[in-house]
Amino acid sequence: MRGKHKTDNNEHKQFIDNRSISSSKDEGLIESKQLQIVEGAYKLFLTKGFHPTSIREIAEACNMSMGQLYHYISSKDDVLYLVHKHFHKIMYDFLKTQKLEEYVSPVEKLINFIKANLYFVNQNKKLIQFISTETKYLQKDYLKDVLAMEKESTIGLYHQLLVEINKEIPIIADLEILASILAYLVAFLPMKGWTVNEDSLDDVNRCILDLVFRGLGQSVLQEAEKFLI
Amino acid sequence: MRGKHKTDNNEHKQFIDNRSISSSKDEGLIESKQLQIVEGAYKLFLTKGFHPTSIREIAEACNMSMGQLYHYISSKDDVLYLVHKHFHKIMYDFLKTQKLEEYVSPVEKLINFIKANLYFVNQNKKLIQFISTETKYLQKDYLKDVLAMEKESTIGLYHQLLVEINKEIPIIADLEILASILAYLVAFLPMKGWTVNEDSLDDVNRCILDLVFRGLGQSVLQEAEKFLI
Amino acid sequence: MRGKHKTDNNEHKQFIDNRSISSSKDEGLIESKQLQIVEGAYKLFLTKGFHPTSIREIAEACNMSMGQLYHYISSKDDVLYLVHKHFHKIMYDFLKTQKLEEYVSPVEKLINFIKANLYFVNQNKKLIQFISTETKYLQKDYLKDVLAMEKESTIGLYHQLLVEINKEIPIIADLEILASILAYLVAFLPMKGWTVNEDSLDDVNRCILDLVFRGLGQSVLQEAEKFLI
Amino acid sequence: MRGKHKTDNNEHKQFIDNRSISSSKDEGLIESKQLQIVEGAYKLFLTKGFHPTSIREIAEACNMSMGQLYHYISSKDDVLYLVHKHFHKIMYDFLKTQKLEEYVSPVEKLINFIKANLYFVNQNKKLIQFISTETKYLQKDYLKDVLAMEKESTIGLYHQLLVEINKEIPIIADLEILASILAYLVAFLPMKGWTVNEDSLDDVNRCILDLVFRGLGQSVLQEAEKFLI
DNA sequence: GATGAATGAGGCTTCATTCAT
DNA sequence: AATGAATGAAGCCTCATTCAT
Repeated sequence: MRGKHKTDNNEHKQFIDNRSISSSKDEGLIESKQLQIVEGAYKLFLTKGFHPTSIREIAEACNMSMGQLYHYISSKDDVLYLVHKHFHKIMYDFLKTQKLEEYVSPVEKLINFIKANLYFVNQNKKLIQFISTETKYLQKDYLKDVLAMEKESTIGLYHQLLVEINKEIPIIADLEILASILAYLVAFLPMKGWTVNEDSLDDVNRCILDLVFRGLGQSVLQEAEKFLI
Repeated sequence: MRGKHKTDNNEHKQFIDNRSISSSKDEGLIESKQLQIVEGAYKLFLTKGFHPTSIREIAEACNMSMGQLYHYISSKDDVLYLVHKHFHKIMYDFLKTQKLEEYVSPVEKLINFIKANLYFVNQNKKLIQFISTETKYLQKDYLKDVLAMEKESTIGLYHQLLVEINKEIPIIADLEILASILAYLVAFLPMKGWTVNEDSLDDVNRCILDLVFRGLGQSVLQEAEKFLI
Repeated sequence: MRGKHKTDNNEHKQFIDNRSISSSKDEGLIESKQLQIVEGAYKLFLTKGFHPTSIREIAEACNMSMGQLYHYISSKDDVLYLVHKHFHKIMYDFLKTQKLEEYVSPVEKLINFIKANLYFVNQNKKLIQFISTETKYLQKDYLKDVLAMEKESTIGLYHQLLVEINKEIPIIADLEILASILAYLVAFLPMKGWTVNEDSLDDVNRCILDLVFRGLGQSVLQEAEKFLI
Repeated sequence: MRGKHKTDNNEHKQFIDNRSISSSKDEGLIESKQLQIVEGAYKLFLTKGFHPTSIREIAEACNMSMGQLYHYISSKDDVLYLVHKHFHKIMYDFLKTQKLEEYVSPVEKLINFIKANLYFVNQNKKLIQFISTETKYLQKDYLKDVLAMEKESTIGLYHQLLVEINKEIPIIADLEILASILAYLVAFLPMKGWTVNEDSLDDVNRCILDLVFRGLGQSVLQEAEKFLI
């Protein structure tokens, strides 16, 4: 009834169009208001979680009236989607700007990429935890969309790097699966960190890096040892 | 406000006492009724998640009246706790009965332990996913309790095995952290499974095993290669 | 989800079961509470109409909390249905008790039946008007149910009487259609009453009676003239 | 509160002036825009009813912005009024153009008039039903206006014809009441048609015609029988 | 004159929990 | 000990209408 989830047939748009969520017509306004919503909502989500956060609280947090809020979303589920989308964007943007071109060795690139990812993940523990735990509450269409987004961004970057390494040093593994696993592994601390001493953040990161680079095989490790401090 | 969270001062009891949750006095009855609750509730939780499941649905699912239900729990949160406790128990029980004594080599023990764990995890995808994503909604005291339980059971088993290996082949890593990471890694598929082809379950498991055993270092790998098919 | 509209397969129950509307288990209680709801709601409906009456007003009018109200209905639509059902019951009960057995001539029976119906209709103008104008807002299943009810009660009684007459004096018309038309005609005043002077109620009734009995044909009229004052 | 209900004191204008509804000054524009509104709105009303149709839907359906819409009406109620007015106009226009002058006998005129009315009514079932059921939601002043309109148009035409007949063949009845009843009777099918087999439209019409012409008395019937097929 | 974003009260419904029976 | 009816606050969402641009 409320035209959401209409996936755009326009082949240049691969993801769900924000305009299908909002009843507004001004696309620029939609974008800016939805950002305002995300910024208001995600802080609440991080502390309380999705379900315990009420739509009224969200409206307050982003300084909107209920009516205005619903002008730019069509249901509470949309907020969850918008937060996911935003998260994947900022994480992707962060990882993308890591100037990996500076490094010649693809292994060195991967090392620094993982380090960057670990850094980001530890700077955004709560957000990572939120995303990991509430993704399942996305509606079907949104879920598909978000998973596709993830695969094309973060996981995609891992995959590229693995492919690059594989050209020089063969990695005996399915690179797509490996990319997914690496992206998952890196989120260990926000997800399970509580079982680990808070102080040992560096130890954990080291442990993950070691596991990964040893795990990629003897030849990769030899190369990697040059760069692992 | 309500009588929950009374941590038992009895130093021999390390976990929260069920009797502090129930207003009943017959401990056997409490146990059996709470099991009934868990069995009714967890199926709902797996499909709908914790918050979207209502206490009334739970009562129906476990064939209890509201009154009876509240006789054995003191709030909905208790159900979440009971399900967690139950999960850790069955997972621990499963892993415990893996007859690892049969194997002489500690590395072989670990291999088979991880395989068993992967098997369990894949047999209980939804449950694993539920536990991983809703743990954060446990109340503080319950959370502490559950994390302690986890550390003493699954993670504990990993730790023991690593210690055993370490006696023979030194592992350069904090074994506690490593144990946590391994336990986390094994849950990859249920958590991220959707991004991976259903058929490639074996590929994924293989990938994880390889990553781990290469990751434990050259010496462990050499030993492991004898047993990895 | 909320099991309403489950038409009972039990062949003795032809109409929608009240228990499918309520989440209560005590059938006697359901009946009495639903009556309480109908009595609270219908007065509001008569003055304000269905949509302008809020569910909160209904709860107040029948001295129930919101929660209690929804224990005995599952949506506002149910109230509309209950009011319809109640209306058809009381109208049927009234018409049924008209002791038409006293009259020998079937034509006289019809005369007195119509008179009774006109009387009832004029005593319950607002109610008749409400029912006639809001029936269309019944949900599909409820609509079917209510129309069936009507056909079996009021219209059914008209039909029986026409059949009885027809045995003695042939009526050249489809008796089912005629029965429907008569039932409709009788509601003229509540429906259009506003266009007609209040005082002329008797004139209108006379006019309708005349129209009908002349309308049934010369032979019926001759018989009828004996009884029409 | 808002500028509606200003009844015009100008004694030559008997109906509510459209300009009192609109804030525009160009009367031609008002007329054309209000027609646009009526045409957009009435389709929605026919399917959903008055209250369930939102003013936003109306704006969309008639391709107007909210602002423009409210330029030509001053509240949602106005739309209901405009639709009523429009309905009475088109029905009156249709009936007026029935070239009854062709017939010499006033009884034949009435026969053909009723047939035309039945035809119109069956062509516009949903509209008739809508008007009949939602008139009660007109605001007081509008209601008075609409009822006066009806009396002067459709009912008026019936009345004229009855008077004409009455000159030749006395009808023993209050002709005003009779006119109202006839106009009401003719709407039987849209209002109660659902209780009657869909196919039997012709039977129903026949039944109504018979009822009416027999109902007007023996002498009228004799005359009528010449023309009733 | 025209737009459509903004308002915020109020719509219907559900909920965890209690307590009279 | 057991029942399930009762509570009423709070849930999400929509609405007719206004007014800054």
